[in-house]
Amino acid sequence: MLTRMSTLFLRTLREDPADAEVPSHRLLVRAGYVRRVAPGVFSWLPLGYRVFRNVERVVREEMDAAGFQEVHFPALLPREPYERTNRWTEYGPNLFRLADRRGADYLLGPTHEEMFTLLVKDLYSSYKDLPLCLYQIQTKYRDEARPRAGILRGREFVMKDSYSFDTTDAGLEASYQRHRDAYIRTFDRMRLQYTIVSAMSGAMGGSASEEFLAACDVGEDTYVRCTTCDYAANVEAVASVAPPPVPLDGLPAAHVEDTPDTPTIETLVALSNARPELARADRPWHAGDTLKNVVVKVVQPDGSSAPLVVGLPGDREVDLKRLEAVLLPGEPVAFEEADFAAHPALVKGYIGPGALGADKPAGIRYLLDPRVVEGTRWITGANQPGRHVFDLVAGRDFVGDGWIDVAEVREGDPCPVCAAAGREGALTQARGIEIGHIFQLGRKYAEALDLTVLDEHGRQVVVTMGSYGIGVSRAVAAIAEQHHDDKGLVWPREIAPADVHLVATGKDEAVFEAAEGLAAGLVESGVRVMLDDRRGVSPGVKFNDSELIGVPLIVVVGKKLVDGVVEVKDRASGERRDLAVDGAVSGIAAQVRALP
RNA sequence: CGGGGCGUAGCGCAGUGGCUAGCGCGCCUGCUUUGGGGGCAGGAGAUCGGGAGUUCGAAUCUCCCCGCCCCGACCA
Repeated sequence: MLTRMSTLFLRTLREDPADAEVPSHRLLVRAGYVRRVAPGVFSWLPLGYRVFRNVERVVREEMDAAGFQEVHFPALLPREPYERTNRWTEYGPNLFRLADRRGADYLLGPTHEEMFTLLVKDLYSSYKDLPLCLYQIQTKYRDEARPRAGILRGREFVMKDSYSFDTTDAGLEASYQRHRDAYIRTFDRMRLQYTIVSAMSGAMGGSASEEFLAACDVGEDTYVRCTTCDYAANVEAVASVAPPPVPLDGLPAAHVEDTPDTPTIETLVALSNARPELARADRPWHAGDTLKNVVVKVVQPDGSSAPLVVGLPGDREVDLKRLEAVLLPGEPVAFEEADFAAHPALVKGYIGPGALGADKPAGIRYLLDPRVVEGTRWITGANQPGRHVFDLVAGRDFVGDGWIDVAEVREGDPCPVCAAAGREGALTQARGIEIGHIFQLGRKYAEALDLTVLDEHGRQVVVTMGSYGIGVSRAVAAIAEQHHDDKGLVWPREIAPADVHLVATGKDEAVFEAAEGLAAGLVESGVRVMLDDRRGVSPGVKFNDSELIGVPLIVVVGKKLVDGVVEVKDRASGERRDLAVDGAVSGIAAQVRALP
């Protein structure tokens, strides 16, 4: 394959585009790979489309190698299947909707679970047909409230989505594992550095869902890793470690105190330490000694709502994402003045365990952070304005209706796996881009769409499913994020738009003839060549373009040609060497094959 | 949806009441230069986001609208 820069549809930009913030967006636009069309909607130019198809090819090859079968659904879908799963409604404003000339409703597919499930239901009805894994590489549409970071989060994007169909839990586990292995091979070939994190808390069952997060500071996901073991999880899925319970004997009795002018945790702690009769003997009070009771209103899909109070140490905030994940399908909304008026038992700013719990007159559900174990003593609200209760002991003076693990996760928090094993391991936080997600859907979905097969005893059994996704267009951006320097992109070979960027410099006709000859020889031996055969373009421009575009090997045919040599530079390492023109083809071809 | 910022040539920007709207890059023509975005000369390219208003006069002031970017909310 030979690409001539003299005719290539390309215009590199000398300056950064004003609307691009993150490196991948900036460089992909500057190097002439993509152009923005609308918010979150991009066109792929020749170089960019080549890179895109390389990523797509790697995905397809690994899916095929794993034995999965490719299908292709339309992006334009009728309303009916999505009505059957209630997603026409549930998807809300994120769904691109349209109507045909008769007024019939259509949508642009945001994901295709319905279509896959119904297709299998349509054609298969025996356990003998399973297991089955189908996949497609499809353009997806989601009307994101805020697309961002170029092609990292678009409204139109390309995704590989697969679905597995099994009759047994063990079968699902095996299908899941096959996908996991295929994903590892896929992302390794793309030279992405990533972490596989648990996307569900341990309580909900271990490996049922994992995300592949490419390490990247501008990524949208926050995850934790243990410094001593291999535990890794999305922050939404981290299980907090409860401290050991404290014996109740000898703990001071609870006492209610006037605490005027203490609207915040800080002022409350300051007052508690300032007044001698309230101070602790062993150490000063900390914010973490206060029990903060956060009230939210939980709205259920049927429209009903009820207050929920979460009790947690005062030095931590409730992590909204974690809370939402736990409350699904309910949705937490802010508790407003009108809500307080409707629940007089809740004294704003002074809510305490004394008024809380399903068994109390007010009947308000009260859930506790795992750190509020038996024997811990707290300063907390006394359910009267201007008063707090001190030395209120969990398990002695109050209990919750249960536990809820929704406090923010912090750098340095203990690792749950290490804690369970009696080791000391701490969590560190990092940001990542979600490039893949594997998920054991189970039977819930098949039940909703009535996907059953007959088993060997002739009984109807509900199929169990897995769903698996790779963001193909997003992977292009993720690779760009991880493979660039201050001069431009630095593609891994398999992803790069060419293997060799052959630059002819100067105005000596012999240089161009030699470059043409070299290019022809390389193409002959199977090397993909991009030849900068532009006349009258200064060497500086050509060098800068070659570095910006990021092809892994740069070969310069120029002033050294009179000595019979050309220069070969590794884009990633910057290493360069001179090579005799005679035999340069085989030398370069060998170096190309040795590239990562 | 809340907060912030920005809309002037293909791109990056200057111009805050004055007559013909400017600079750099890019583009076209000619000459020159050829190992790090070179030089000289000439040229094309703009409904100054849109509308309404104030004024002798509006890119500039006022009002309304639209769009884009960033942060947050949201995100199978």
